[in-house]
Amino acid sequence: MPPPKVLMVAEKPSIALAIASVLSHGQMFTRRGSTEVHEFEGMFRDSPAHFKVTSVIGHVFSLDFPAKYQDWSATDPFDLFQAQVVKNESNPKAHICRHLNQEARGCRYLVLWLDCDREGENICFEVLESSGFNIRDAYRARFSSVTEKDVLKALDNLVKPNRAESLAVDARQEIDLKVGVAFTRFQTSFFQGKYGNLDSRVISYGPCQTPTLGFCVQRYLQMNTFKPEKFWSLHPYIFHNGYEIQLEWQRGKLFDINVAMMFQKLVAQDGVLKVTEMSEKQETKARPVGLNTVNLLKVASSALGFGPQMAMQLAERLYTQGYISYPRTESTAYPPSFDFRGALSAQANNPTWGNYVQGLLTNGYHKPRSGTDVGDHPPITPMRSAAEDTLGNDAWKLYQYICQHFIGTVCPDCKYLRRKVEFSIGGESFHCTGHNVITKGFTAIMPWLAVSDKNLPSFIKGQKIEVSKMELYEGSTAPPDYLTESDLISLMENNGIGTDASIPVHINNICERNYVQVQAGRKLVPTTLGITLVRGYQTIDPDLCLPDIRSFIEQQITLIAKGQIDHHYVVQHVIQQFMQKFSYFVKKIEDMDALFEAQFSTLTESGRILSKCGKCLRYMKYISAQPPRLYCGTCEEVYDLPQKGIIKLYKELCCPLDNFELLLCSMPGPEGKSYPLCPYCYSNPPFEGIEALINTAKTGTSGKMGKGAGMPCTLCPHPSCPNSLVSQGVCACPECSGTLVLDPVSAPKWRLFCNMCNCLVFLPQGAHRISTTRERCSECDSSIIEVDFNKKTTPLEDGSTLHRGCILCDELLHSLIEMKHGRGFRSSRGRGRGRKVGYRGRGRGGKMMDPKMSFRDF
DNA sequence: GCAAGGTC
Repeated sequence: MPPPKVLMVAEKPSIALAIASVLSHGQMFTRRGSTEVHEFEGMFRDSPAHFKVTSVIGHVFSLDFPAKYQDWSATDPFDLFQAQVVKNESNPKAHICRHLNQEARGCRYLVLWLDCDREGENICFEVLESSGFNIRDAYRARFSSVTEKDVLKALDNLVKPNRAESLAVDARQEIDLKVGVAFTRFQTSFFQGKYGNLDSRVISYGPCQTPTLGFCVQRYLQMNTFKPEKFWSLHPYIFHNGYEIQLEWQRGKLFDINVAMMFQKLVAQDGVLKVTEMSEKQETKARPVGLNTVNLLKVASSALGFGPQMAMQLAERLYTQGYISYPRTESTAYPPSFDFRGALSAQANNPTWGNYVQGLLTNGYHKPRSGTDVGDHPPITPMRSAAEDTLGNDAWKLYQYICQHFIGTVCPDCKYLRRKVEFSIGGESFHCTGHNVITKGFTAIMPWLAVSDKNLPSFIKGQKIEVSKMELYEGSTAPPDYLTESDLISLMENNGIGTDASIPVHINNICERNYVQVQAGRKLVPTTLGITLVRGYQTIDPDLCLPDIRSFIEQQITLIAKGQIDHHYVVQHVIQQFMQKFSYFVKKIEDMDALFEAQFSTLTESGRILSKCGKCLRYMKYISAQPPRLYCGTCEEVYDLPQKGIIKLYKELCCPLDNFELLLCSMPGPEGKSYPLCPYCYSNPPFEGIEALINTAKTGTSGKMGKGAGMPCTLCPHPSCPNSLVSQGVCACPECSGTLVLDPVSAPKWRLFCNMCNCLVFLPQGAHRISTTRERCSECDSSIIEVDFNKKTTPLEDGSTLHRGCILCDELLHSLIEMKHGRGFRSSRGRGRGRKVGYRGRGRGGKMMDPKMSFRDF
């Protein structure tokens, strides 16, 4: 009988590889799949076994609402709280689910090597579900590093997956989804399009991102309401043994000038300082503990100028290239088995700190400070040596810091002598201090943390010294500055907002949504939108933007993780509370709106005059802020426009159906297409069934029209309007089910573009005029086009300029056209997708043909 | 178009 098969699943491919390498002593067979599978023979629970080690790539599933809740306009956000939720595959293209199911076939046991935290426990159950394993045959390996010792120990001490912890994550997902989506949809819909200068594509809410924004706005409000106060302080100066020294007053600063002047008088009456006390104390500046993600992000932002998102991208790349250890970790304690000698040796040839490292290797390095072990991954350390030119400037800076920090952790502490001399005059005490470094320790490697020497002349106790100058210093208290990114990361960490991996995402979110801007010195300056939102929450329900909202959720799901309360009960309880908050927020939204009204301009006062309304025949205003729209002040109607592209008036032409003036939308760039549209038809398509077509064009799915999708003239089936698809369409698109239409403003670089995809076809360049005709090709039913060539460059033999023909069947025209795609050129040849393409698009039954054949010569 | 959490 063959030995039983054991399937092992890790959280990411690199861990699968590491575990397999340890267990197989490097003797494994690796094959590719959705993720790599490593196979080898070994021992499992004292019997021979065949191992297969593979991995997922993070979470297998993510939570969402079923399809019927996806349409914003057809769903009341309040209903989302009680809606069902479904688990979809996180990354359907990776086919992780199928992969696990296939690999599980014929396996007797499952061993789960996922990170040892709640999320890891949750992924265990995702793997169980995907693979179809019975939990009876599944085991959990608990490990905190992938060293041989740890891996073998974990395999000898297998436990069962922890369902309670996994359920806590399920609960968190459901609560975050429902709360976030309900509030986001409600406030987006409420404010969208209401104000002219408000960028309101999405006005999001989330239990992590909103408190994050709250921190930035809170600081802004503190700055704004700050009242400076004057203060006074006595600054005596002395000349002693060639040093000029300013002494510090024991009382620091006083906020009453009369009191300060009284002391000044007392001191002046005495006139002579007496040395009362001299002391020396050895101080220690401790070496750093191991580097975790949050601290790396803080240094990257404050010292290197990299935002968290950027820093993580750089770190990720250094990690995948093998230069540093895994960059997402909370722990600052090194595992007991950590190979310091090995890691240090890799740095021994570095031109900057190599000599110092060699010293540590020969004279002995220090045991690092203990730090904290959260049981996830070891601190971030360099894994191998690197050179600046192979890494590139930014990655090198980050790598350099990681090396310096690592070396710093095994260096001696910095020690210095602190000298203090105390004086008395007129009954008041003053002092001065000096520093003398004894041992540089880790500051030799991290020079920016060095203690600078400050020498003091020698004094004798009881000595009397003249005051050379007595200054009554007048100062003023200063407001705090904007939060730096580094401050924000600390606040998030201390308040339990986000995780090492998600903190950069939240910060990025509030920047991208235009709630804050990163300014010089990586300071976070809230925008009017960000400030108004937070002030709105503060007036309606301050909880909504306080970090407690996250701690409340965390605390509730911890009850599930501990197995104390049923998970459905907790979810229902928390959801009930948020439903109440939501109802109250909806009821009071006018209070927030009042703040918006004060900050943003109404539609009437914003925008510029653009085109005529077909109903009242007056001019409408074009509002360019997202989402772009037209506003008719007379009819008080808003007409949505395409989200992207530059909008202009189109030759003062009018739509024959509704009399609205036509607009031209041009996409940027040399290959950007231009198309006309009627502002009324765009949002209110006049022909039945057109929505499905529009949605196919915009999103590739059918259904109701979503935001940002509309009917331009290039999709309009109007039979006689000169701008409609029927008039401007030339032939079927060879790439999709769309139609190639003439770009009416492309002269002299005449071209056709597809009304559905980004397919582009260049027509004879430099022609005077190219237009469609009502005639059709007898061969392929395409529109015959008329070309008026330039006199000088006409290809026609008799020097004439006018030519009519089909771009596919007319030899001359066909030889003059060239096919290109909007994004990246792909040859249409040999793609073998087996599409069935016929003539469609012009609304008339034509002879079926395969345009792919006609385009074969491109 | 929406959350937060994994990982790439």
